[in-house]
Amino acid sequence: MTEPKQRISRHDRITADIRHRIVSGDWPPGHQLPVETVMAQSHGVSRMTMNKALTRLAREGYLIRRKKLGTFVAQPRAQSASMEIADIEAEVGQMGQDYRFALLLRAVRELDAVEADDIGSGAKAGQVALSLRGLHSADGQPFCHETRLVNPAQAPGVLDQDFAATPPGSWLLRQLPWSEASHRIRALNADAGLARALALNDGDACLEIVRRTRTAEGWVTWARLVYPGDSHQLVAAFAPRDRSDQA
Amino acid sequence: MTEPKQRISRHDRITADIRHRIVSGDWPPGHQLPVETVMAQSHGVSRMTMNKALTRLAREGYLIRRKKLGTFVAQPRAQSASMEIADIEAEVGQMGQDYRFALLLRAVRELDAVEADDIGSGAKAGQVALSLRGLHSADGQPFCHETRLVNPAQAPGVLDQDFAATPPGSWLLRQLPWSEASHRIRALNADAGLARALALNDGDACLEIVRRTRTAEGWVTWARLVYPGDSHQLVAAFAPRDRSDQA
DNA sequence: CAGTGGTCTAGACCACTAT
DNA sequence: TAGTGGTCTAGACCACTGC
Repeated sequence: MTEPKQRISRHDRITADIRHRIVSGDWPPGHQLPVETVMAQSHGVSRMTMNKALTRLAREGYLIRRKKLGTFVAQPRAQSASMEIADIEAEVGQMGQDYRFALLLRAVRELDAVEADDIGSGAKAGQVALSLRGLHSADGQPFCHETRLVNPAQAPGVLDQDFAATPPGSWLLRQLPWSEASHRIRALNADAGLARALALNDGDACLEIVRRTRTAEGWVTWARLVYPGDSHQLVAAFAPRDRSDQA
Repeated sequence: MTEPKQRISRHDRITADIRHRIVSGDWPPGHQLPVETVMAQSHGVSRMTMNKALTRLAREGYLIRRKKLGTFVAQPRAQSASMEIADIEAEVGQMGQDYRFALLLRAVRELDAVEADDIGSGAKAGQVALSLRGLHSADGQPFCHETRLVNPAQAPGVLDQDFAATPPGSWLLRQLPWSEASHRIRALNADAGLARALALNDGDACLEIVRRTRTAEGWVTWARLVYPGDSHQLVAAFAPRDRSDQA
């Protein structure tokens, strides 16, 4: 193929160059880089352009920059991974399977103390919440059992929403402004109820994900998602620390 | 306290301002921002400084910038999380518990086809590898059962290393240059061997993490870590897409 | 004190793309 | 074609920090 155009910027090129030298082991941890001005000259760019590359690599964790001392290759950190915990509907669709959601329970009730404590982020016992329970299925097979609590104060319109077929997770994802979430992942043995819901045998291993979503104003939703352990797995890749590579 | 100095840069200040307007819902998804030049003026900075803030927010995922169209608040994406899968020794130490590692098996042997296939990254059947098996314990209780394969070609000195008490994960983390890893997480029922190793009952749910580590040169190590499901959990926070907030 | 990174500017040209 | 973001520069001053 004929080389089209050089559509990558100089600082991108330089960033990739340096990153490659680091991950290839050419520049081991602790290696000191030349000063900015020198590197700028040797790459034939202005100092600002070189600074852009170096600043970015420092932000990504590859470099440590200290005034007066210089720029060094960082020590590899503990294993870090980023994980996309996708919307379940999208997840099933991605596998090319037929997705369905069935609502098992819907109630508007007050939180008890245990729930409020687990939710955190300002949730209080006695606070009114929407309580949902439902089953996600893929090609007719149970795929995920969901237990969810939603804070109506943070999700306007949620009480009017019919979740008979629309999974609340998908709806909330569309409605919510930017929010924060934390996840807790563990394994558990299916109890009788769970086994029945997921068409498993008593005691079969399941993967449980508890997700707490909040905004600056308080808690939005608490969700417990339980997957059959043998049919589901999370995949995490090594930290792509920002989204620049996906351009 | 007396306001010391304004030690935060203008672009940091502007970045935080805009990010706050987004996460607070003040600027909802889809909201269009003024053009760069106007925002620069209204914030009293040069266009480059404003550009630095906007570019960063775009890289972090908060903004979508399209030529000719303008800059918009992004739609919240699928739940994304970053997870620190720490070194087990550090993990146990962090809980204030006493850590110990016991080597159960050590062998230098050839990979079979199934193993090579699972490892990927250029691993081939018949290739010589170091095979290890060991048990991590916290305060005398089994904490994690580890099965590991190491590529001696990628880990110089690994064959001379005595792993009787030093966990191979910790050693490798110190020895390796920058590397990539992928993780697979699932739940499984303990079989007889696993139950014995972890002091569990047959069928108890366990959390399995399979980690493949590689460099540009090829595979480095393959590790299967199995935790008792009720005693261990992974915690993931909402994606801090880069390290800028940790400054 | 001196060396290094951190920041900022004013102006310029380019690339992309909706119209 | 016109408007927008993307990039780049040369030079400048500042802040921090080890000597």
